[in-house]
Amino acid sequence: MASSALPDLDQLRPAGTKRSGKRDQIVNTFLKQEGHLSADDLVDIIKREDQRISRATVYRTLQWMVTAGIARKVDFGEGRFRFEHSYRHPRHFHLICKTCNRSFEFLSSDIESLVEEIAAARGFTARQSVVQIYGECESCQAGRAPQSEGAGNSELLFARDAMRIAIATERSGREFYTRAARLVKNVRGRHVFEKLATEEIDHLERLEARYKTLLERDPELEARPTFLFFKGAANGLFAEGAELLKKPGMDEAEALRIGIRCERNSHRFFKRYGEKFEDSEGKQIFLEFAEEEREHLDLLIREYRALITRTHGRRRARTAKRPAAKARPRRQSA
Amino acid sequence: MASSALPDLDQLRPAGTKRSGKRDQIVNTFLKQEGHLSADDLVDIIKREDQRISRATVYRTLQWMVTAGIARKVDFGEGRFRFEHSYRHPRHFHLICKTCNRSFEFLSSDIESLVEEIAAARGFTARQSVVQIYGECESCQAGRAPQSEGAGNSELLFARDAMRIAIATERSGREFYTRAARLVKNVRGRHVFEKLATEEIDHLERLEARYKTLLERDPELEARPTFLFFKGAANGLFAEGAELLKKPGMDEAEALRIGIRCERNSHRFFKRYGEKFEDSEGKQIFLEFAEEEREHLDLLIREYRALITRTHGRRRARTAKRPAAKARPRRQSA
DNA sequence: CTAGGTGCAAATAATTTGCAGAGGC
DNA sequence: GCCTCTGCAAATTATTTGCACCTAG
Repeated sequence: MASSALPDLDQLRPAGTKRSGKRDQIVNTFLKQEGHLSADDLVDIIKREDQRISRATVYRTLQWMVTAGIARKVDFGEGRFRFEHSYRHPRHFHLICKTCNRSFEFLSSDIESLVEEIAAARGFTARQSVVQIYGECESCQAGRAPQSEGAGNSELLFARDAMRIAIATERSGREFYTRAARLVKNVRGRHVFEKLATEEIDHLERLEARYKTLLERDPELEARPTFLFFKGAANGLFAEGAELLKKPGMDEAEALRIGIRCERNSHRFFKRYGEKFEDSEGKQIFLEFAEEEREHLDLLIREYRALITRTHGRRRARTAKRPAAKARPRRQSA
Repeated sequence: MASSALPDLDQLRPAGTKRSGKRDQIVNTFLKQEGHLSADDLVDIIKREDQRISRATVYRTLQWMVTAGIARKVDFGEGRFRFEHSYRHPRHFHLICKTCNRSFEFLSSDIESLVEEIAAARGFTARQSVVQIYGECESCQAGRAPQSEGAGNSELLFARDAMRIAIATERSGREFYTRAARLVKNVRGRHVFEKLATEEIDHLERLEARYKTLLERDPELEARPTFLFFKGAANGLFAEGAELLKKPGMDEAEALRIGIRCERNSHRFFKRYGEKFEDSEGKQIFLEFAEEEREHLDLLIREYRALITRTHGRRRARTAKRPAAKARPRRQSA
């Protein structure tokens, strides 16, 4: 399993802290490990390499790594802490097997949004959230020996899943705009949709190329289990919109409204996950796309406004069949 | 704030364990407290009552309570455990304020289902899950003094919210069946829907009566913040179905299919939350309703089958416009 | 030369345990 | 009388700290 490239310690080193061979050694040894080590695990490993490094130093270095952003302290309720890489490792949640004591990582965009909503509903400012599922893993249930894979390299898995969702989204975006262009009669509107379709196709190509290079980094990458769960996006964020376009009685205004909703979601997706990437190339692609999707969004909104003024003077387009595009996720009130 | 009635210790006492005044005292004192106590908090409180009870006994009793099912050990990542009532307290998640160190409880059916899906997708048998949102609570942000309410009595809040969702569900069920009855031309079909409408109305009355008695137990109950978050059910589990009935071209078969889907969800809702109630009365009502919804479900399925045989011999009804009623939540595959 | 960094041993903090005596059934 | 409960003190476990010494910048 390809392990992440080592970070440049000089760059990460917090201000006012000095280089030290011992510390470097501890950090590098830590980064070479996989999974979630307890302080003691690390001490054992270090002691094997160099008898003369003391327990206290390992503890101090672990603390240093946390403040340097190289490691994260995680608590699996064992009465002691464990540490995981955070360099090139997005924040994630855990499945914890009580039988073999291994832990598996995942991310769920759906859970994250629910958490945000709940915090907001309670007037709470969430700074961090922990989701842990305790139980028994697949291989323990089958009585099999724990497969090598403990925590794996979630940087790659994250990139893979984010990329897949992005590809599905661009694919459905292409579908949506192509269909919308076919639907719209007036020239101006058609051109707008055609232009957007072209851009989505361009995005798509870049994403697919990038996905391919990703696969080269791990031959089994495609086969590994899902890391990033994101229900809505399995078929792409525009899938629902493209479906809606098939409805009878669809007109340009409605298509624009749907497009606006989809672009808004898509922009959010690229932005949110772009920020999670610690890989600079993936991050850059995502954030770039986020920006472009925002431009699409602005374009659609401008077009929508223009359309309304054009066809109905200052009045609302048709009888608003669906809530205006601004609709945000409803909060429970019952 | 009304504190739960004390449990009957004799009943809960694990086999082969003896009565002891000290233990009873510790248990009772623990149950009189609110919120999440650390072992040390409890020792302090106990010591104030009786100097001669030792720390070890408190620890031992705490352990005893956990195995007896009276208390739950929770870990807020402070490097020590806290304990909360579990008697008449459904399992829940936590919002934890890092400023005032208070914690607030909530439950999210939506998160629970996502967690189940994710565990299933990874072949993991989930036994328990922990969701903790760390951040700053409303009053700390406002710089106000922490309001009295720390953890509150979530038994009542849970009952209130479950009851509200159930009421909304029955209300939307009444709407759905009334509308369906109006829609269907043939006598047999109409009678089925009318019968179901009547039963939902009956449920509704019982739930509303029960809700009223609940409110008497705490004058401010209605004003307290949401405890149980459950997006889909804000308007009742049949709301979407009732809406669908308005669509043109709706026929009996389609109405039955929608009804089947809604009843299935409703059955699940009553069953799942019925099981979470530790209050025997609420539990009974919910489980009873779960059973009745299951009967409705069976009735609808029988009717659907009969309808198909009646109209098309052994062939499928119409061109299946939506996935057959059996559709379960889709799992991400992208 | 001076602010970190390091080792060692001692301190802390939460929790558990061994053991002898007390008490419920 | 037996088996559990209890107190006390000592042990354990994870982690931190004080202090004297060492080393990079």
